[in-house]
Amino acid sequence: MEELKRVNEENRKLTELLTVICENYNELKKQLTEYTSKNPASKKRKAESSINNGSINHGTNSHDDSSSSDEDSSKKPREEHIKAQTSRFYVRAAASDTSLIVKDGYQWRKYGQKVTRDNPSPRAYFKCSFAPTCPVKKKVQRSIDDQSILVATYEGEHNHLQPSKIEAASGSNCCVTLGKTPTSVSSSGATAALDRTKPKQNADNARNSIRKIDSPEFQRYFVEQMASSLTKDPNFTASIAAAISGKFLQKNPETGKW
DNA sequence: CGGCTTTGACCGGCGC
DNA sequence: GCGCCGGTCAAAGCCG
Repeated sequence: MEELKRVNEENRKLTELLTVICENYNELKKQLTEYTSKNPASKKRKAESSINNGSINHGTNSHDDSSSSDEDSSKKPREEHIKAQTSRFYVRAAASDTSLIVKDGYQWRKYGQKVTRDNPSPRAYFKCSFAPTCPVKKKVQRSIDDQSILVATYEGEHNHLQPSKIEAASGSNCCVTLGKTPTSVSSSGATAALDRTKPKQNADNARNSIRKIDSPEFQRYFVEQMASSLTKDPNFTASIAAAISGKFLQKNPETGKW
């Protein structure tokens, strides 16, 4: 029973996190649309470097705005970014752990490692072991600010089952996977996932938006997100359902909605 | 022996 | 055009 409570609480937190992420993503999408319509040709890349620095502990980042999913949007069709969606995880791991491995239930094959200019710690490149069937890639790099935090950037979506889903879910950390992003469980013996953010979001927005999640539009958007996650990856049904039910329990007494 | 990691080489994009 | 830089390739080595 206590376990149930704990899991419920965990689900609630994750759900909140997800709501923030979804909304910020939406917001940024809107901003990007406005921005690109006003400034069709003034896009530069960069900004990825600062992503790792800024606000890991807050879980959101004011620099994320121009990164990842929209970084090349002036050149590529938007669809590509939707297909190759990126998400960013912050995973706490022992500073002594040099493996740069983030166990998330999927099996990854390392194909490269680089030291980048902006961060002295090397960045590791992984492909899903199911490649080429599964196009998902991830990059893992230590935070420049906090060496105990690994920043894992996922690109794309898995189109197969999570091979070690059961083990991952039944482990001591028992992290619930939400949405289309993989479970963020840190590597051996480290603590559970700290946080995750969609790239590009304003820190203030993120903090404020947690209070705006009662808005009907957002709730609908949230449900849509949930639904799409369910349809895209049925394996997460249980997790999502739990999250939604947690949301229900949260919402009903407060707002009477849902 | 097969699969994975390591690591230097290579490639393409971008800025100057 | 050149150099820098991030990302990828692939040969060699490692390990179970």
